[in-house]
Amino acid sequence: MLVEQRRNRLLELVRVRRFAALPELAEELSVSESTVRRDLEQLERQGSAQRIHGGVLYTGTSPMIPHFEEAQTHEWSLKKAIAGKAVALVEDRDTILLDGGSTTYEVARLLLGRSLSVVTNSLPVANLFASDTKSDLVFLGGNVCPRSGVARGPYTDRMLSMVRVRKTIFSVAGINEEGFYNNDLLLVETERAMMRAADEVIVVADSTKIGRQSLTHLCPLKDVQHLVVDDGIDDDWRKIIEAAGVKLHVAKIEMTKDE
Amino acid sequence: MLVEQRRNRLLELVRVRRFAALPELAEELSVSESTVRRDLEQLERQGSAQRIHGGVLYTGTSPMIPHFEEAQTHEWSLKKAIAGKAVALVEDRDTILLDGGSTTYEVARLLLGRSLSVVTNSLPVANLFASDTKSDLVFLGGNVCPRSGVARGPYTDRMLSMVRVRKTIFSVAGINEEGFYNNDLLLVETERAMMRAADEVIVVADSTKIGRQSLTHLCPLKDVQHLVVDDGIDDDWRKIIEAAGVKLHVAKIEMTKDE
DNA sequence: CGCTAAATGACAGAAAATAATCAATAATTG
DNA sequence: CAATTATTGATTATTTTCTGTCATTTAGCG
Repeated sequence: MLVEQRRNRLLELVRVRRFAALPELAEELSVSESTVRRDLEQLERQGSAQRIHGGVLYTGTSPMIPHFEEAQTHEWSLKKAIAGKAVALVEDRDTILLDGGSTTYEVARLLLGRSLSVVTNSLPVANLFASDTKSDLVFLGGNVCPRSGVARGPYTDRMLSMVRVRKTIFSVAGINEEGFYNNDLLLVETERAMMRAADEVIVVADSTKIGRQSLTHLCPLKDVQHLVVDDGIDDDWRKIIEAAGVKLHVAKIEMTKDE
Repeated sequence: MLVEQRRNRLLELVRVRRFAALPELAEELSVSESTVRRDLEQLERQGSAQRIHGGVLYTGTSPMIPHFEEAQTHEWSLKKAIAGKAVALVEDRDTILLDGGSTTYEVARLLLGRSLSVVTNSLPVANLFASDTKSDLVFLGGNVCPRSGVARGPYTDRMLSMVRVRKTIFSVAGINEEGFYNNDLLLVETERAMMRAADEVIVVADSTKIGRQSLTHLCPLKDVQHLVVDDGIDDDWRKIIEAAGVKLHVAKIEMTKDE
């Protein structure tokens, strides 16, 4: 059997069952587990599946995530850890606003099943909450970016001026002494509106973003109340950020063994 | 927290996420992993969940596609035929507004890949177009109904007052001499706003809806320019509807083999 | 044909998850 | 109120799965 053919069949198998175990797949495709693993790695990079201990989960098309950038497996566990720390900042019955982005998506996943009022401009996030009976969902309309599935632009801003929330959670593309940065002009404008709509602003970002800047300046450090990062952040930056009045929440990552 | 309460919450968590990892659940319920395991054993015995290496899978009734249960196959081919007729009314580069509903969803599916500006308040429809690079997508924000995945309510109305489209396509729950009906109060209000935003209004409905009324009166017949139905409509109704100035488009249904 | 590069399968050590055990705590009952 | 039972969290031993490496096979190409 050809390689491509096998990969397609693998994806199909994973898609139909929502979960598949490794030995099962190896048997079915008549290849070794090693090969299945390698194939799955590809599927994971491509975003159609998520590997977990014991098998694979299908994550494809139903929530479209084909462009949550090349989520290196490593970065992914980073995001999960950060998300875990971030959800602790959310209380039951809160009204929260969630931005797009893969880290925010993880946060959203962990918030499922809690009693919340959720406002979002992200299609993938909205899909998560749409079937959750515990929470109310308000979608912020606007022009939907086909790449990220996020609504932004004047319509969104206008709608944001009509809502009030307790907490806004969003991710950024860069952080330095001057403040926070993002790489989409329209989105930055919308995120400013999001900040205005909230009592508290929570930024989630992995430590690789620190010290980097990006296309557009979003706001100075002091405008954000909470920043959740992984423990890759160094002490100098900690001081700078905390000196600006930002409350820092550091998520511990269990290191692999590259030290 | 009481035991029963925790168990319920656990099930709810597992249901709404399709997969949940053990540490994640333990953290969230503030109990040890041991306890979560024991609880999961119960859920497994009871049949609502399936434990796997690394976490749990929900196996109860599918929460994945809560939006319109795949209706009877018969009605479905009806909807497809109607949709086929309806898309003929849409020209390339049109700006169209699409409502929720299963028939409208079929229309949306057939419109994929064409150069259009699409405005919609339906999450399922938005998902279709979100990954379509050929068309622009504007999502109408608002309160999302968890049952249907449709945004409606004051936010939506407000946003609708800001857009103009060539054609609005929506479905209704009933049609009689007095006009059109739908069964959601908020939605009717939103649909009125949709009509105001459009040059032309196209209603799609199968013939079973004709002669029926429903909770709320939407508008008189004359406010709609096009009505697309299947050929189950009888001649009396054709006359009544056409007399009101509505252009009627009848989709021919090829009978399957139950005759 | 012979060479190179990719793909594959097998294996060993490392990591993760589970099951089983036990002490401590909370609830229940006579 | 004391005794019994159920529930819980920590710990350990065991099993399972994962990662990484290496030899072998297969496919592609000059």
